[in-house]
Amino acid sequence: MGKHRHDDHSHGHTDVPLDALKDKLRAGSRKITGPRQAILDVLRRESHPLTNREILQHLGHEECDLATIYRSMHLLGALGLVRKYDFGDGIARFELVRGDDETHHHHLICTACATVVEIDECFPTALEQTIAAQSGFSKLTHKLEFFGVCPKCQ
Amino acid sequence: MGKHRHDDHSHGHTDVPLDALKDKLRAGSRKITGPRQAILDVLRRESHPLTNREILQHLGHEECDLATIYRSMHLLGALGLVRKYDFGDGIARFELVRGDDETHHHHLICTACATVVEIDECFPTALEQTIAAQSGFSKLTHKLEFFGVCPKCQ
DNA sequence: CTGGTTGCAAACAATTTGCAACCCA
DNA sequence: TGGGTTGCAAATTGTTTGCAACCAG
Repeated sequence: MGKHRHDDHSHGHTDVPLDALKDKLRAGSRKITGPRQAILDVLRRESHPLTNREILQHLGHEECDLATIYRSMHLLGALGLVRKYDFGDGIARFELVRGDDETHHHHLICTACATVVEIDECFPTALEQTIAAQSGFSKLTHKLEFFGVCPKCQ
Repeated sequence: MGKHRHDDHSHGHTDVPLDALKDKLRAGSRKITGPRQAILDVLRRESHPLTNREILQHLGHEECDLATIYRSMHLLGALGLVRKYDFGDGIARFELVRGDDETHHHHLICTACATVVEIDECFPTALEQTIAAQSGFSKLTHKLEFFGVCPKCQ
């Protein structure tokens, strides 16, 4: 609806998601709707995890309903287009999965001003395998976030 | 109230908390009340993080109100007697801090049956310092939990 | 046309809070 | 006695869901 959108096929750089969306959605006989594209657009512009409410604010209440955002995030998450994060405040945050697959990374959040910094240091997968071996568990995953006080807030 | 309680001073083993509680509470001019001791007792018996609601069930609704448990957990957490965990389901869980200080550990949760296994493998503190150095952040902390499918559920 | 989607409002669930009665120190 | 505490109920807030109107394919 009344909002500019990347209908051009001139993919700037890491903008795979739009097409990935179409493919994956089609695979599940789901539809490519306005709200879904709008949400992806918001996520594509932001580099840090967003709250559902934040996504709503970026869109404007007229463009999409909060319930729709919740439902969309479930879907996008299941399709692997979006990843859910937990910053310890009990509010779900979502970030676009840029690379095709394992763009696995973590965040460093300032406990004072909530600034978020991306952490490239990936958690030692070796250790994860050790744990798997010792416990007998399979399909190991982990959630890891760092907290601290950023330079400005110290 | 009509419920047995450890009024005896025969500390079995790792039962520092009871005294630690008294000391720390006194330090803040707080009171050692029945509900607080009862909650600590429950936590002392359990080896895994408990939900506030689970704590309530262990106590019985007559012994302590849910709101009191929430308030107590805030207090106990601030005093460092209890540690809060996040298993990804948006429900806070609390575990007694056994050792005096850094009993820092993590958990491995089965995504099928919710079984919890304690993980001794502590996260490399060295890496945390590297992150601190690179980011300029101070007072680094981290939250880390593992997920997988336990042997029985595979 | 038609089944997946959306908006809106009601339903839920975890957590918080106001306030009068209550109790540890 | 008195200020910290508790119980109870109401209020908040994040998230889910029922349902009729809608729209992409």
